[in-house]
Amino acid sequence: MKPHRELSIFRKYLEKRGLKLTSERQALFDELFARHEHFEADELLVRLRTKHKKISRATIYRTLDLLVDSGIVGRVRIGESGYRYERLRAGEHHDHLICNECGRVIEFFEPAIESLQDQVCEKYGFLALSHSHQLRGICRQCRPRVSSREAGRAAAAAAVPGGKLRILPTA
Amino acid sequence: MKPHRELSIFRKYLEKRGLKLTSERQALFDELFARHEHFEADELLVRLRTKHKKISRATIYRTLDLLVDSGIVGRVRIGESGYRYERLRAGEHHDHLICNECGRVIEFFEPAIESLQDQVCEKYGFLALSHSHQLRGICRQCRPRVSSREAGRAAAAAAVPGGKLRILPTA
DNA sequence: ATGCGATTGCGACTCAGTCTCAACTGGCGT
DNA sequence: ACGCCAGTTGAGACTGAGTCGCAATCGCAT
Repeated sequence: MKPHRELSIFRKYLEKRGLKLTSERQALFDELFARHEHFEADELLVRLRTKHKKISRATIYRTLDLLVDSGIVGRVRIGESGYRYERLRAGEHHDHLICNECGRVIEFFEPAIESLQDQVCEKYGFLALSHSHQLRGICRQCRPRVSSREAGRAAAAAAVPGGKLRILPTA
Repeated sequence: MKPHRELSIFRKYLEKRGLKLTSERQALFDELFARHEHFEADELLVRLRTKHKKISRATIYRTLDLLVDSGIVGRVRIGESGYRYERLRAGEHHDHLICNECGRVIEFFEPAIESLQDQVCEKYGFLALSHSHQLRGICRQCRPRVSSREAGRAAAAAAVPGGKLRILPTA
């Protein structure tokens, strides 16, 4: 495991405000950086519960808050319910393509869109602090399956009934 | 109150699937088209409770689902919790600028962004069914007040504890 | 090693939204 | 005009995600 630039950022962040790097925070951090790009709070909870030690749901959320606040992790509303989290590589930014069928999340970055956004803000005198941009639909892998199953609009209606959406295994 | 093109769309939608236009559905529809552009489920509940008749929360949500499904109303995740709904003028589409200070929601439409989105989808073989695009920050009216209060990053950190996202209107 | 503020787990709690089910009703068929 | 019955309703229980309060515990500067 390499030195983790992020870990030192986190350390610094904690130090700066007199917080402590507890074993729970460490464990969560490690788990998170072990591999997962996108994940949900309860996913982490389960993973840590089996692997490491008992850790409470509250602690997961509290720690995640710290990570978000320190800028290492991003909190996003994807899907029908709750938040999803994702690691943020410093300076990088991206938006999301989300498959209604398999839940896959594809990241994309389009500089031209970003700059158009800036123009929009300017036009309205709006100071943007953050943004989120998601397209929902059917990914390349699912398209054949879906289109053979039913025609366009039925699929659309079924996919986002407004209620149910499955929770997905983080790709 | 004019003929409401939307009402006939709704009627047709119900008819087509053997559903009924009950007095509750009517009342909700009327309330919604009386004036409100953006609203939350519980807002509607309260308004209908005082004004019209008793109507249950479940019915509000059920009816809203129908309206969303029929394409008349859009469901959006704005803010930290729950959904917001908005009337959709046929054929029109817009995205949102949301003020973290006053909650104001500004709609915008930028064709160039839309077409860039399409390009992104093509690139990934993604079939987009809907999208959401929101910028969060400080609106023109709030900017003077905020900037005099505190400097940039503190405001940013506090204002956007997480990303915000929305779902979409089916169609 | 000590002390004390930060942190933890627990479980109770909230809030938005969903579900169940018995009672009710819209509107077609006659 | 009427009856019928699938569709609809309200009430309240329920769920799931996330938050909170608190007593016990832990990190870490000294």
